[in-house]
Amino acid sequence: MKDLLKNVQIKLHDMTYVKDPETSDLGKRIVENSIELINDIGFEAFTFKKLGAKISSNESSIYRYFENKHKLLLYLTSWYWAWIEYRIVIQTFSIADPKEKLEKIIAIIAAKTENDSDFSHINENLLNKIVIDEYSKSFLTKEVDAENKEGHFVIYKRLILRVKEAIIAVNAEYLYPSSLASTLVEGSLHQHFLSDHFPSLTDCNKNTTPTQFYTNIIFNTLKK
Amino acid sequence: MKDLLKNVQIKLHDMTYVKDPETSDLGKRIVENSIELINDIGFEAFTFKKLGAKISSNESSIYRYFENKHKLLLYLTSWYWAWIEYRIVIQTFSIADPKEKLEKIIAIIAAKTENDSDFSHINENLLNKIVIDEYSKSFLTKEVDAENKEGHFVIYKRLILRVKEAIIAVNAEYLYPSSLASTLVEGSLHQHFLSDHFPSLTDCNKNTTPTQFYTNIIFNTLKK
Amino acid sequence: MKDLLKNVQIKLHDMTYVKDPETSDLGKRIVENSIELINDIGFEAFTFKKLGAKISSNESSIYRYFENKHKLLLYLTSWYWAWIEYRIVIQTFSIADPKEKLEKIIAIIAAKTENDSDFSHINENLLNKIVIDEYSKSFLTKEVDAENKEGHFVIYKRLILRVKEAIIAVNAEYLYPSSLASTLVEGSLHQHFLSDHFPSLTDCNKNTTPTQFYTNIIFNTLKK
Amino acid sequence: MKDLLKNVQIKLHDMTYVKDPETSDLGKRIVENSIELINDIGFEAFTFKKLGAKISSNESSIYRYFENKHKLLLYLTSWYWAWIEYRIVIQTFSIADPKEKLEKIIAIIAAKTENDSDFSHINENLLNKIVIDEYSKSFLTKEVDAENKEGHFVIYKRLILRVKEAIIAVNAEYLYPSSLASTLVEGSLHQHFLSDHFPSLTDCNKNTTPTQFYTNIIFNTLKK
DNA sequence: CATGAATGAGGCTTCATTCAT
DNA sequence: GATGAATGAAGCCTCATTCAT
Repeated sequence: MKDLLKNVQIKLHDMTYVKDPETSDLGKRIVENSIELINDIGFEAFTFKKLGAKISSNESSIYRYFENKHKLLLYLTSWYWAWIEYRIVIQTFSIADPKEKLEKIIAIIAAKTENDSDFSHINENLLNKIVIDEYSKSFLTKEVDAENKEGHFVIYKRLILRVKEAIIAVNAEYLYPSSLASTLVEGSLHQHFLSDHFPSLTDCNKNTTPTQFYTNIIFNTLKK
Repeated sequence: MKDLLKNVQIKLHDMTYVKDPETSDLGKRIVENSIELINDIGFEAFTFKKLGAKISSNESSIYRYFENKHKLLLYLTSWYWAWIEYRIVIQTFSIADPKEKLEKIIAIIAAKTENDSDFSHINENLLNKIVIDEYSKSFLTKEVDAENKEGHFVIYKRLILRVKEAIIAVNAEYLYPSSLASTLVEGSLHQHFLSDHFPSLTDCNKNTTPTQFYTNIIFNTLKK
Repeated sequence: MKDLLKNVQIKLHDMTYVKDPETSDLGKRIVENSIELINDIGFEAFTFKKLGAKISSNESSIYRYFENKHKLLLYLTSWYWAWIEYRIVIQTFSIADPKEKLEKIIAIIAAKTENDSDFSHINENLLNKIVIDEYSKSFLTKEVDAENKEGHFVIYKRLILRVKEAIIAVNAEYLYPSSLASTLVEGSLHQHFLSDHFPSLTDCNKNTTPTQFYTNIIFNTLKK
Repeated sequence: MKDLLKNVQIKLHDMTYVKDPETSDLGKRIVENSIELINDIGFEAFTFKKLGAKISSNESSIYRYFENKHKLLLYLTSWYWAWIEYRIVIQTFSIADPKEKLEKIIAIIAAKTENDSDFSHINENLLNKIVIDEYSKSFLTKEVDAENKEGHFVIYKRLILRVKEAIIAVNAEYLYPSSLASTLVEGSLHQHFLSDHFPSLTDCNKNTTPTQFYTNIIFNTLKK
């Protein structure tokens, strides 16, 4: 399983980092602690100076790894989506039935994340919180088209493409497979956010999960 | 119709501004030009100093109206949602059939905004773009719970509640009316964003609208 | 006694105010509330804007009465010293014995202030605290010589002169009557401050008063 | 003597600076020039921006050394008191007679400061003027108790404790040794200020020194 | 390679004040 | 006479970044 992990990491687009943080101890500490710090104080208040203080290193050292905090966010979120994709691949590999396969995919995407012991220095649970709270900010910028061209969103797009294909496998005549796929991925994050901060705007809570909601919506929609 | 407009404005929560921008010429210029400027340079790069320059006024004058740029964004987006709500109320008032009513609501929420001549100094089209590009940032902050308590999201929440009720009117047994309502509102913005920047992740384009996608999804889901 | 009070107020140097605050209701509210506000937040954080908010009036109205916050402080502290002087005059007028007279003067200057019902809108107790915490700032400025020339310290200087004369009346040969007088006045404030914030630097506390300390020091020094 | 100097500096409480100004050339220039600038324009008008201009450096560089101008004042005045304490220790070390020792201490504290060639980049004479004009402002703030807890006044308090002990050594039965000690230290500064700006309120001038005044007052008071 | 020092630019905010009503 | 609106200047501070070691 360790080997598969390596593959996931390798797929992170080279452009998001200056120097691969996986290649050094400092790099791993940067990644590990940035996840904690962004969770604690939010991405707006997060700075390389504060991260430097947290890892008792100078801010300038972090620039060796990431151009700026936005690229670091891109790295972290790409890691997250790569990890989701990796789990989808592993866990649906042997499922032949398209419906069952899509069900599994929905579950992986919409579920609350639990930690994965495979990746020691990444706290997936915290990372999931970051993705919920901050992912939108990674693309809601004036630079989104340029960054997209540079390939910073390839993993995310590939994931949605994969979901789209699973949708088509269930119902090839459905007219909006891409939109349904992107709705699932982005919408799941949003439902999680709402259940944390605006409970009156969602039905998701302790007893009802986003997985149930999206399973219901998607299979009703795909019903022939 | 002018009178109805006044009501809409009155509903903006007092807490979003220090001084009501509708009560003075400077205030209206601040609102009008902030919409243009945020569109041009994005919310991150937007500052009161730049806005001051644009309206040939000092940034300190803007502080008379809004505490900070975040509160201004809250004001603009609340205005937008109040305007959407107002149009829903007006345009569905006389519709008796629940299905037809929900259809109309979906259309208003998911459609690309066109300018409304009723509100002279607000460019609704540009404002819609801002909401697409920046609305998430208004709540994806560490202060969201405090601001929610202070009532900065009441209009948005009331709108979603209204959609939820329209959903229930169509199918009272449906299990996730709140989640479906919030999915429609937030998801529409997202589909618009995708069609502008990530066309491969959506089916919405010149020929297919978010309205069609959501009408399809929602009525399939609510089918008994 | 009311008449004597009027005299005290009249003696406040015209230069400290633009318009005499005693001549209007707003003026009295300015004085009354500035004492409270300076006590609450300190002179540095005190601004006319905040005072305006406190008395639900516009900051610009306050400028009708006082040029700036420094002049207001000068007014308040001058009022305090005039009030101290007034009490010395009243309470020592009929004392013939120089020693007894000086004792009384020391007691009035060094004692903790209690409220004086004669002056309705001035809280002498709070004003005393302001004098302890802020009086130094009224003269420790680059403008002290100019303001002194303009007469802003006449009352304070006259008070110390009066103390000096009482000292000379006890021992005409004493070499440093002015320094001893100014030591008493300034030093008393300092001992009060120390007992509030640096108890290890003073012997003044619940059981021992600055009055005792200065009575001891002064009469030992004046002993022939 | 150079070695003893080092000890003095070491005693400056770490909390007053972010980075020890003694450890770099820029740090020393900050200290040296801040003394000049505060003297020239006063502490109120003094800003890091102006200091930056004076040393042809950016204000942001100064923030590397001191959190804010208040902490810098605390540093400068602590340095002053540490230097006074150091001189007291050195100059009274070999004095056995308590009276003679106290006399020496009074002289060191009350005398007009002359430059000390031991500390090249500190102009003790100017620093003494700053202490006279600005020291009160370092503790007459709303933050005094918090800063006291953090240890920003330890040197000052230790100095007064030392004076107190010298007083007790002369007369162990005297009731107010702490108050007398703090009166000497604070009062000396005040008498210097008066002789500069309010000559009518002091007897100190070209012919009479604060040293004489305090020697007289203290030994009269301690006489058994 | 990692780090500490230094910096310029600019953000956000408030102040004290004037002007017009 | 009292007030509300508007403003310019400046304060304080932090960010992101480069340079030298």
